[in-house]
Amino acid sequence: MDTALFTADGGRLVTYVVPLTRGPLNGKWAFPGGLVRTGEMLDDAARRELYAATGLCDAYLEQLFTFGDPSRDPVAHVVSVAYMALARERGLIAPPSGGYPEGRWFEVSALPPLAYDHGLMAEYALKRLKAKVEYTNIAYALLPREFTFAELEELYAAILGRPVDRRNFRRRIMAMGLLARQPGERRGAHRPAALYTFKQQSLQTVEML
Amino acid sequence: MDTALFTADGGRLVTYVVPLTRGPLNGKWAFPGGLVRTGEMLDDAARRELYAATGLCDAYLEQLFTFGDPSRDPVAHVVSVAYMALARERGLIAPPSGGYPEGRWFEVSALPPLAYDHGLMAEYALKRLKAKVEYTNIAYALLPREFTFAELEELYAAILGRPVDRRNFRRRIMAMGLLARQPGERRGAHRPAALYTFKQQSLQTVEML
DNA sequence: CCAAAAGTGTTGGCTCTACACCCATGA
DNA sequence: TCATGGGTGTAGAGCCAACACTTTTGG
Repeated sequence: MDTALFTADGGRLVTYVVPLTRGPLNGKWAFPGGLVRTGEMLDDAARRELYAATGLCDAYLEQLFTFGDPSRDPVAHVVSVAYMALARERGLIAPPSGGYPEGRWFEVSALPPLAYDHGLMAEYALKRLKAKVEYTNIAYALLPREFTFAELEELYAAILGRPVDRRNFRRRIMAMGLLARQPGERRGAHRPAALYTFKQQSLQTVEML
Repeated sequence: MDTALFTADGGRLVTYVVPLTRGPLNGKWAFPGGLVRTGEMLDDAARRELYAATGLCDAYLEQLFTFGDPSRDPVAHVVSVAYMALARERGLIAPPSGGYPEGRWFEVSALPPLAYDHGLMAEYALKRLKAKVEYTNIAYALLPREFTFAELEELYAAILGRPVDRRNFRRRIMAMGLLARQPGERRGAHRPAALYTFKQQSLQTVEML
């Protein structure tokens, strides 16, 4: 059970990895993970381990794929269920005591080599995220409650790995009807930007017939 | 490790289930499955169990989802990796000796209640199949090597659960460029039909930008 | 010649993409 | 007033859905 955690950070998509502290792969980066306990739901195990590794307790979680190549772990034949987790804030990461080492955020386009088959997991997670961002409101789990259109657009560009036309993007997102205008505006050095929020703070799929 | 096996049968989509022969769920229908051996790839285990249950050895296999609810099996906490398998021929099913009971094919729209969470698995598999049939050549694994356009169309209608416009369907499929005309024709009681085959006999994804 | 399935085009509406300028603000 | 990022509209192309008749064969 391993979890690829993502969040948005100033228009970049970043993922959280921790250094392994024992075994033959000591020192390599890997996604945080652990073992499922008997009688425990898989999702609960993922949530528990994510909390242990990061202190996060309300992240979005989704099962990705189960990796079972006997050679994936040099020590033993461990089958691993991979999860994708999405969090709102890059800060606030603090393992609540317990043996978890502190990890690091990397931009997904600049990931270091990962231990086991975690590189594959990262690819898989990104593929899933890319797909889902097109027809669901899944971005709600990556952004703070309130955000500007520009922030949303930057996030989409980072996830899709390509620039996005601002006007077409706005039209499409609006057509999906997922956003609600939020009172107030974000004021910076220039023209203030309107604030939006996702109407639903849980996964919602848009029918496209 | 459980496998939902499908095939096409005269324009219907059918799935194979076996009766459980022991335990508290004795007599209920379930997808064939078994345990992964230490040191075995998950896919290999699925292939092996599918062979043991049906005698099939060249089916298309794809991992679907991992079910880990501790209450899914009344006897013990068993985590199960669900697979979808697609086969070409409804006939030829014969467990090669070994304790496997004989199973039955059911049309997917008329499945009996299944044991464990296999009903969920069936739903999941169908969802995946529906999606993939739209942008891949995955139907190659369900049809005989040669088939008529009408057969392909019937299969699509069965998978999608809705009728399909013949002309639009032909246009779209042709546009994907997956088919090759096959010499000869299928002669029946009426006008003979041209034969086609999938150019690639392995999964191929069509880019749609 | 009749019944049954195979095969084939066109049109209108809709959607998508490409593209450039004005606006509001703070410094 | 200028620099910066926020916000907006339109036209042309391509795509998709809806729709019905002709062809070929066997009986």
